[in-house]
Amino acid sequence: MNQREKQRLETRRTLAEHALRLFRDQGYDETTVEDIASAAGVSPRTFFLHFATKAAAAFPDHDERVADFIVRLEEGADHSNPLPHLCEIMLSGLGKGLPMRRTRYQLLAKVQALRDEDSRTDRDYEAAVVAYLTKSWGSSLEARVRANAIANAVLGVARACLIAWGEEDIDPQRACSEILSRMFGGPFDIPLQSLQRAPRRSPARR
Amino acid sequence: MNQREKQRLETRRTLAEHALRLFRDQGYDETTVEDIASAAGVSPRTFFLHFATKAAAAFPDHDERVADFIVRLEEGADHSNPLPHLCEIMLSGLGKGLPMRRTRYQLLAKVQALRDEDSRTDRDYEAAVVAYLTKSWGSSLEARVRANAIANAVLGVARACLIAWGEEDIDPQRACSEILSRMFGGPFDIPLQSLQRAPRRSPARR
DNA sequence: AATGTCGATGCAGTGACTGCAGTTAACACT
DNA sequence: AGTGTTAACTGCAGTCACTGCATCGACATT
Repeated sequence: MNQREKQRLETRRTLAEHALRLFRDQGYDETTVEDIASAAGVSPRTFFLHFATKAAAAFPDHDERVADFIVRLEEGADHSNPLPHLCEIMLSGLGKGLPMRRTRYQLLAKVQALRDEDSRTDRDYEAAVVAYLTKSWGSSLEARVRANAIANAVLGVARACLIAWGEEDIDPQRACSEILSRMFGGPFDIPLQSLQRAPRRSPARR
Repeated sequence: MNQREKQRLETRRTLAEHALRLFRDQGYDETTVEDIASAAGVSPRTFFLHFATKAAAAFPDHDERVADFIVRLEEGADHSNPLPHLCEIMLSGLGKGLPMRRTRYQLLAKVQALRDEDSRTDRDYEAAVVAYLTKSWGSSLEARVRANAIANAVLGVARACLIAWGEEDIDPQRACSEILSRMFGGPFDIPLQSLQRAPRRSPARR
């Protein structure tokens, strides 16, 4: 890796780090781009060299995550029955979580501008899911509409579970798995099960 | 109704009308708030007296629609098995369409800022659906997470169908109905059916 | 008629974001 | 080593969405 490239990535990382910290500590609206830039020791103009919007700094790893998602989708694909694999990949994606990610989803519940950014990123996942599903179902009008609808539903469930994870002490993977299997598997009249995390190591906050 | 109230509603209506027209004809980004205001014959400052954001002018009837949705949800509610009624009300809502609404969804597919606004309005529907579902399921942690996830899924499907309706010649109600019944009814391996509108009166464009 | 209310307005200001021009330091090539 | 090129960064001026504040004037209330 280049010296230049390394420097660039470092600047980007630093910006994202300070952005998330400031959003969390003093609020999104109360944080200006100038605050973030000066905290990271660069000019405000430089911020926009790395992120298209102020909100985008809260999702710095978006592109990698989507690329990873696409690869994993294609790997074990079963195009005669694509939904189980889709759900599985979706769920395994939820698990990959640094503590930073939780902060993100906590903010997401509060800040509309971040939800906007999230819906922007969701479009990339949506496109990936639609591409995956149309490989199985063809690209007729019906198949495309259906694929789009399913993609929206699955991503909607995942988002809901992640935001809930930001606010409550649940296991997002387990919650999402339960809902998805009910939606695409069985009827909805089976009794509610616990969504609590299985092993509780540290005492719950709040 | 007051003279004042009448005037106020008239100004609001005019603003929304010109806003949508300008967004459609010359593009969202190419339309400034000043353009809209002067087209409606009022001051730019007045625009923000009626709409919180530039994008909100594209959804002027949002509050009424949500209120109507809530009322209809409560009317024939079956709290022992809430999902069929929810789907039914959702679907009947899709039908209520002036031609203006189609323009809106055509724009929605193109303009991110309008999708942002839409996701903002969706939160109100989401809250309504969650309130409805927790009446049946209780407000335990599990029930709330599940209700949120289901709400996101259902709204996601509806949105996908409406956007598809903006771009293609389909019947959004029929498409949405098919997906929802598959999601909450049966398995997904039954053959694709046509989503085309049943009666075609006017010749299709494009 | 006097008084209160509220929609509309003008003005000054903030902050996100852009286009452009310029600097500097790493890089590539010879 | 010397030289031209590239790209990260910077400063500046400008646009536009949006806000707070003070005011004006038509309408409503008594």
